[in-house]
Amino acid sequence: MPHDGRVPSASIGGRVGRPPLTSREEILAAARRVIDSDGWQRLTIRRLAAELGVGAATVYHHVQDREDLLIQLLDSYADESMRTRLPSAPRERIVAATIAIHDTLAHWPWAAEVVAADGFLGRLSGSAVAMVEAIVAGAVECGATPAQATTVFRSLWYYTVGEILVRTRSDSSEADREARAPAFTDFDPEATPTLAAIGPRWLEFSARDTFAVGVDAFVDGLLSRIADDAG
Amino acid sequence: MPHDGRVPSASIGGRVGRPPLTSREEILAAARRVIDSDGWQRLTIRRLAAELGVGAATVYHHVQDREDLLIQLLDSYADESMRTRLPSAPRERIVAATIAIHDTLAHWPWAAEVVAADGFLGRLSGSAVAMVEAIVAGAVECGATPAQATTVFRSLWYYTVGEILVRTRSDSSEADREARAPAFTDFDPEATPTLAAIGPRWLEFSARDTFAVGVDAFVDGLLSRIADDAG
DNA sequence: ACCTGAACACCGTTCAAGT
DNA sequence: ACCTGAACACCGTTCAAGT
Repeated sequence: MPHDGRVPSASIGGRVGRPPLTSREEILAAARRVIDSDGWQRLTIRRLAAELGVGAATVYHHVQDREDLLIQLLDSYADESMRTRLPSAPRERIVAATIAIHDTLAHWPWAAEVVAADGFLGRLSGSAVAMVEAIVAGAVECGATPAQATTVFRSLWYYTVGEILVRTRSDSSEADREARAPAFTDFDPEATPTLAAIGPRWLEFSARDTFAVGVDAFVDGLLSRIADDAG
Repeated sequence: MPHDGRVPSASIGGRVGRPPLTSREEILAAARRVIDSDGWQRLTIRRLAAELGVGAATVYHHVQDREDLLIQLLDSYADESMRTRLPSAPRERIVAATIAIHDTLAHWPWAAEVVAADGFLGRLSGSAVAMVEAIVAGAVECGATPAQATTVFRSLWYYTVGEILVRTRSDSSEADREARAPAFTDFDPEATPTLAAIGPRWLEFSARDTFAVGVDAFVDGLLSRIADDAG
C-alpha cells in the first residue's frame, strides 16, 4: 500500500490483471449449496473451494477466514428471514423480536457455532440489527436507561444463545442419547429425591419447547426491575 | 463378549496380560497439567498422550473419545468446586445454586465447548448434581409441578450456558475487538436511533457483569408464572 | 489483480501387530 | 490386557510463483 501518493500503474484506466473467477456473492451461494446437500458439518474451506471449482487458497482472497465466512453467511440468512412485523406495544415488541431472533437461529443448527463469535452482533445488518434495535428501544420505552436497556437485550440474548446451543447439541439420535445418558433415569433417591421422583419423565419434559414461555417470564422479571429503580 | 457362560481363561486367577501404563485418573491429571501450562486450546489427544509419554492410541483404551474426556474432566472440576452451602429459603436456593453453577463454569473457558454436549447433564455426579437437585426441589417447594420445575431448571440452564458461551468468545484482546467489530460504534441514526444514541457506550455496558441481576429477574418471572397457574 | 500447487503444522480415530 | 506405529481421512492457513 503506497503511502506516498503514487497511484499503482495497474489502477490507471480501470481494472487490469487477471479477471476474478469468483466473488464474495458466489462463495456465499456455494456455501449454501454445500450445507443443503452435504450438511453444515461438511462446510470446510476445502470443500467450498471444490464446489466453486477453484483452489482452496482462492477463497482467502474474498473472505478473511472461516469465521468471517460463517458470520457473513448467517447475516445474509438472518437479513432474509427476520422481516417480521412487530407489535407496537413495547413489552410485546421485546418478546416478539426475541422470538424472531430465536426462530431464525433455530433453523440453522450451525448458527450456534458462530452466534457467540467475538463481535458477531456488531457485524449484523439489515433486518437482524432491526430486531436488536426493537428490543433495546422497547426497553427504553418501558422506562429503562440506556445501560438497563442494554442489559435487557444481553440477558435475552444469553438465554437465546443457550437454548440454541443446547438444542443443537441434543439433536442426536435416540440411540446416541441412550448410550450417552443412561444415568439420567436412575438418580439416587437419598441424595437427590426430587430428580429421582421425576425419573424418566425428565426426558419427556425436556423435549417440550418452553422457549416462548421463558422469554415471557424473563421479560416480566427484567422490566419489573426497571420499574423498581424508577419508583 | 462371550454370551455362552464361558469365562475367558485370562480372567481366572486375577489379572493377566500386559500391565497398564496409565489410567483414567492419570489421564485426567495430565489433562489438567496441559491446560495449566499450554492453555485449553492445546488439549488434544496427541498432546495429552505426549504429556503421559504414551502413544495417542493408548488414550482410547481409557476414554471413549475427546468429548468423553472433556465431560469427565469438567465433572471432576465441578464436583470439587460446587461445594457451596445453599440458603434454606427455596427461592434464594434456586438463585444461589444457579450462580454456583455459573461461577464454576466461568472459571474454565473450555466449559462452553462441552457444557451443551448431548447428555452432559446426565453424566454429572457429586456436588454438581446436587446443584441441579437444589434448583428443581426449590421450584417444587415454591409450588411447581414436576414439569414446571424441570422448565425452571432448563430456562436457567439455557441462560447460564449462553452467558458462558458469549463470555468465553468475547474474551479476546482489545485489538481483536477493534478489528472485528468496528461497526458497533456507528449505527445509522435513521434506521436504529436507539443503538446509534448508545453508540460506543454499548461496549462499556456490555463489559458489566449482570449475570446475577439477570438470574434474580428470571427467577421472579418464572416463579410468578407458577403462582399464576396455582391460583 | 487474482489464482494456484505445494507446503506447514496440525487434527481425531482405527487397527493389525506386538508384548 | 494393554500398548504401539502407521495409516486414514481429513483440517485451516500461508506463500512464492504463475497468469
